[in-house]
Amino acid sequence: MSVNTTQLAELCRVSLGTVDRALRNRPGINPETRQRILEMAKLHGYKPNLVARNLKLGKTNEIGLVLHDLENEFFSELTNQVQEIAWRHNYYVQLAITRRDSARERLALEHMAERRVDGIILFPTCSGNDFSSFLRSLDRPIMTIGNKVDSSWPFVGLRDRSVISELVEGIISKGYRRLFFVGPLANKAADGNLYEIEERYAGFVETIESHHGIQQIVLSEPDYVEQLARVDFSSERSAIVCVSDIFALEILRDLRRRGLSVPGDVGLVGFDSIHALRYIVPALATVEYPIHEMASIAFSKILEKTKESLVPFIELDPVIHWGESL
Amino acid sequence: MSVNTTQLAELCRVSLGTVDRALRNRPGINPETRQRILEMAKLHGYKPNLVARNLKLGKTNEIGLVLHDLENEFFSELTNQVQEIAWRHNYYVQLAITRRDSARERLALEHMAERRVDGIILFPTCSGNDFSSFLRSLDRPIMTIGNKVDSSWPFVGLRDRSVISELVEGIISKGYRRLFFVGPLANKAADGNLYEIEERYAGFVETIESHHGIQQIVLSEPDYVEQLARVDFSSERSAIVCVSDIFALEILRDLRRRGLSVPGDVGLVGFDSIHALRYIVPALATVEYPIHEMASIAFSKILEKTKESLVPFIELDPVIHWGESL
DNA sequence: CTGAAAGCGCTAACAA
DNA sequence: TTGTTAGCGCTTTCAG
Repeated sequence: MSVNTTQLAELCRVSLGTVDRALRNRPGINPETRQRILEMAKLHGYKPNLVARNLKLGKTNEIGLVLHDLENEFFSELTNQVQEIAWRHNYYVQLAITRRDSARERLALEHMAERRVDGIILFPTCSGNDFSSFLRSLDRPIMTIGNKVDSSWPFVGLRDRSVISELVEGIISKGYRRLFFVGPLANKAADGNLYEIEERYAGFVETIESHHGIQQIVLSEPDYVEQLARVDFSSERSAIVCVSDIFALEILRDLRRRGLSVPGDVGLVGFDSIHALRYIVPALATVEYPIHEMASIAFSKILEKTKESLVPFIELDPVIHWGESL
Repeated sequence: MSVNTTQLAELCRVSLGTVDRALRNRPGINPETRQRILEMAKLHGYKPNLVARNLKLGKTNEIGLVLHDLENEFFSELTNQVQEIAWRHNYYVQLAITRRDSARERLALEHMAERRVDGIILFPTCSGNDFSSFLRSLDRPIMTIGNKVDSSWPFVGLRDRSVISELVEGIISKGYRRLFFVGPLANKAADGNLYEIEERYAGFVETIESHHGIQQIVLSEPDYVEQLARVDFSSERSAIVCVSDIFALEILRDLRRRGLSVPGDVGLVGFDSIHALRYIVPALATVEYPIHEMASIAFSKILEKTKESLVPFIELDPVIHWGESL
């Protein structure tokens, strides 16, 4: 039903070159010929075949976005932003979800490379030298976000340590004396990438240790809710620091079941500032990820192909919302 | 850095055809030659150029997914599912977000067609004959989901009327005498597609009118929260039916501010069963969209290219969660 | 201003 | 078993 350039050329009794000059309005063509060709094109519903064009030009105007999942609102918002920015620059998005599966991450990345996307934005689930050279083998501009891989890969993420430090200082200054850290540090597979969480943990420990008499307890297993259920919060003024709002909400729900009040009996803080918090009482303290900025930096660095020059390494400062849960 | 088939052929001192037989292990090649070529390929990091392959084969193994946004958890979950199913079938996903902008929807769809995706899953924001023939002009298998366009397009959605009817029956049987309907019916642009909401509204009206003495009030404007703020709920036993959980949560928040209790002072029900409801008290009554089923039907119908044969038209039955808010 | 021809990288039919 | 060749649809250089 739809025609291609060759057929158009025949229909108009001109050569391929002329058709091309008309369609992509290049100079060097009689305005009337152009007009005629354009009308014929519209009449026959000509649609350029971008696969052919991309092959010819060695450029696809597509970027690959590879991330853990879309269930976490952080990622869906990120995808939204990347897609939005790409759209404005006439780029299109190939999406791949890894489910934190390292094999799948590699396959997805390989596919992106074979599809010759112009660049890749990657929230990595893998790390290590092997992975880093695997990335190099893809031979494409790659921007890592959130979790750092290497100093050899451009990166944009959060200034995690410092924000956690600020948070912990604030918590301590409110009189809390026992701090829990909730985050899946224990999930670490051989080459798993837990950069963000580790940074946050490091910031947590550093800051607490710079004070005297503050107790720290780490809950890194998936059964953190059960573990907290066995804690007696009346003995010591306690606060729970979570690396994600979801953890905090799970905990809040359980505390409520146990009849404990937040912040009356225990303080609670999340991370990410997901939309759902709007509907939660008490307003949860949290840290707002500058997602839009992150997406836009990631995208623009890829366009600039900063690959070869100085490897950019950007840390953004998130905003703390103190809410009413501390 | 990376080689192509031609270079591989030179490196191995064989012909292009032989290289191809080795790489795609087609028969008719000496096992040793194949071995040698494969080693060479690995050594030089050969990566097939899928753009070229796709051009040659006239098939991309990609599907386009075009939807409103990713902020609404319903859509991000849908994207997740589509991506997951596609992955299992060795298909890849091109994502486009329309922000309910009809021009953008058309551009996105046009791009998908030019990119020669093998099929498109569309949650449409447009409707009407014009749009329907526009879709036809794309000359590609298209599956519409959620909002119906036409009987000429395969569709999978909800049995909206019947589920709302069941819901309203339940509400009435609980003794409610005044029912509010909250949904953005008024957003309807010239060719806007509000199929789902209209269906729900129709079901709402039908069911109420089959009873005696039940009052119905429709709130179709964005200021529904303010409008509800002016309602005196003490005069009549009232319930609020929302077309989306988000509306219900906004309302719940405001009711709480006003010191009203749910369901004590007023009943409330949402739609979609978003994850965030886990953390809301009281447990909101809602309707669970069978997203996985929807995604998998949409995908498989596209693969079967049911385009030409009988146009499938599938309505799924969602599950009602009665929660504690009614 | 227009046409002819080569080539992007891969596939597949046809020869040898 | 291997090689040659044409062609997918488009872009672009070089002639005319």
